Amino acid sequence: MISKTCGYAIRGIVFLSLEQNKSTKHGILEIAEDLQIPQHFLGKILQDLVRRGIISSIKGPHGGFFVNSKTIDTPLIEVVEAIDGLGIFKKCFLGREECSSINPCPLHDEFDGCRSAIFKTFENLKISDLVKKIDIGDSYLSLNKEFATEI
Amino acid sequence: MISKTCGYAIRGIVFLSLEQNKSTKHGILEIAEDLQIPQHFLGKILQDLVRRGIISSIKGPHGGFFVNSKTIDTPLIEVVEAIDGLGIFKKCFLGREECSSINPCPLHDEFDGCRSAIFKTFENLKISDLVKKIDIGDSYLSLNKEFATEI
DNA sequence: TTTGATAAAGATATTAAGGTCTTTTATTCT
DNA sequence: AGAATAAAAGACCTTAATATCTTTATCAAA
Repeated sequence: MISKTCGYAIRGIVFLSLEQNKSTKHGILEIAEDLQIPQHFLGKILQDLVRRGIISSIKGPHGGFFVNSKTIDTPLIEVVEAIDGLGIFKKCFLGREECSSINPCPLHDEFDGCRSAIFKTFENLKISDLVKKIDIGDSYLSLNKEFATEI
Repeated sequence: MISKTCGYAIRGIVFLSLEQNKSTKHGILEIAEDLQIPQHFLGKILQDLVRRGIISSIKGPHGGFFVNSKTIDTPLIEVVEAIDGLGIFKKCFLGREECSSINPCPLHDEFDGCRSAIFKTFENLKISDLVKKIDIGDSYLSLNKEFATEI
């Protein structure tokens, strides 16, 4: 549904917003290692988010990425829009150029409800909602394969 | 969700299964032109489907692709499995290696229900169901951009 | 005011999806 | 048998997503 890149973006923002992280700056190396995401790739993604004002950054010694007043209230749809664009919610399931209720493919009606449910969820969920799930401890951000298969 | 390739596959099968098409063989050129799909690319896809027994083909003069006894009863999930594999229903929304209810990402619970609904729909829908929608006239397979924007 | 740290930016590489072109194989018709 | 036709197969091309590497700009501290 959403791209891998967009997932990385959300995880990056949530990492910075966690209770134990939100009062400090974090270098890209630290974030990337913790989340197991390629460093420079994540760097570019976070740069995009800084440009959008979703997070902030400072260069130089003791610089890094950090949350701002807007960060935790950012709805996920805003991140999705920034990275993937909203077009992903309009693509035809069968790969036709156009697909809508007035020009539907045979799968349009079947899945359109589901798709708008996903869209609404992205509209309603904020970064803070994901942070809660992690702080409470019933969800994970950064587990890698080794750890995951141990469970 | 499913790949463009997989959408092409479904559209190809449905085309062959339409009331007016199901009693004849159809060359790849005819199918591709009607559906506005690149000819040789669709050719390869249909070859896959023939190997799986979902449709049939004959070479040579008056040859072409055509439905067999199995075609119209094929559940869509079988096509999805053939082209994309079932892995697409297990990928983590945030791009982590592993994601499941015992090892969930912060979005897992939010979207898992939706995802299994999609899976079940693909299990329950058969080619014949899509054919009906088209034969009845409330759905389209092959509209191209020109026509679509006219509406 | 130089040095070191760090994000930003740019260039390049890799991979996978999607798409094209050419050759081969099977079949039919003359 | 030979020619024509059409799918099958294989090689290759293009584009977009993902990833890496290098250089530049900015800042802080010594």
